[in-house]
Amino acid sequence: MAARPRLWARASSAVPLQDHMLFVGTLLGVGEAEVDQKCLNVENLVIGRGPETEIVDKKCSRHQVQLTADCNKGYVKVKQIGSNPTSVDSVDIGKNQEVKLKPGETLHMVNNLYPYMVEFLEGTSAAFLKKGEEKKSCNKRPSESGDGPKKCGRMDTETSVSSSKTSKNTEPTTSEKPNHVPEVKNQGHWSQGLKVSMQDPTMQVFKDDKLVVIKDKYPKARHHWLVLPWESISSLKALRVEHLELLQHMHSVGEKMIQEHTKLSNTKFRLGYHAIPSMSHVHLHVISQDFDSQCLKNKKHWNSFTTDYFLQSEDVIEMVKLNGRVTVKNGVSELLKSPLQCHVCKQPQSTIPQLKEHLRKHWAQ
DNA sequence: GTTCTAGAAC
DNA sequence: GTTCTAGAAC
Repeated sequence: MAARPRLWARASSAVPLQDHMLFVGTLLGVGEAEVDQKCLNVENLVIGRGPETEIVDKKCSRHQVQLTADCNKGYVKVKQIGSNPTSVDSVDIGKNQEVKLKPGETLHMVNNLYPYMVEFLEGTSAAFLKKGEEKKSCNKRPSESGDGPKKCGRMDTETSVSSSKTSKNTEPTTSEKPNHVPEVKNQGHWSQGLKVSMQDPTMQVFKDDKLVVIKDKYPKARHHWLVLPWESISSLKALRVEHLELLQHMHSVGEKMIQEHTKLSNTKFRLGYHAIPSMSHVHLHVISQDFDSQCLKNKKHWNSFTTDYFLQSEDVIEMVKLNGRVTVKNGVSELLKSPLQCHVCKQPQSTIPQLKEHLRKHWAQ
């Protein structure tokens, strides 16, 4: 094991690196000759049952998954090679199929066992796969006893950094931190920014034991809030029936925000989710329909809030009720390229500046 | 997600 | 010439 800690230490001395981490990306400034071939294959790392993972379960193939890190895009492509199911956020990949594993999502190597998460190191081209904890009986939802947010035995950053059973080479860790969910440090990639913002008291405009509301850092309208659950839910894909109550609560808190901030006005709002959000961690947009904002700059911004790319909160809740999960239509990303059109009068607009000028007409009404 | 900028569109 | 978009880089 000696070679790996030495390598990791050079990757970033700021992060307490330890056993049970597998390197997946390309490292700047470290010669490949120094690299332990068992844990690193720059482009295609194939792992499964074996010493790297310490998995001995025969259900897991020696070549269970093939991993390819894309550090710029912030995900690791996971291809299931073995016959038994590998899953990402409880969705089976399928033999010879490939899915993206993003930070915050959990990869189960086989049969919903042997969890891993990916972490990127900022400023490097390095991605690490970190071993998680097996599922505990701990409920996913925070305690109902009303004594505030609690961390349960899930694999979030704090857990993964501080709780390795066999950790021997770690520097003093930060395990004595407040009992908050989820603790976020060294998330690295920009797509993890919401997890940092939601923890920042200066960003929070409301919170209770289930969720927090923050102002969007780059609001696309006069009023634009994000409602985020404390529970680490990476995306819509991970939503299940057990989240229904939470989704409804998020919706009603969103409505409360609207009431409280627009008491005397008849400002229109919509509450909903982006079909394929750029940022990790489920977040409900609560946005006024004036779209009067300098941060609204391009077609993608516009279409993400005014086409069916924007999934209404009620529809998402209904979908989870009926189907037990949220499905997003194939090709929904194409909607972001739709021709510009006023969301009020449907009049086509040729450019963003023209659209923004046109929108002024509707403000007075 | 944003920023930057080359080059398309005007 | 300027405006605007879209894709790469972060």
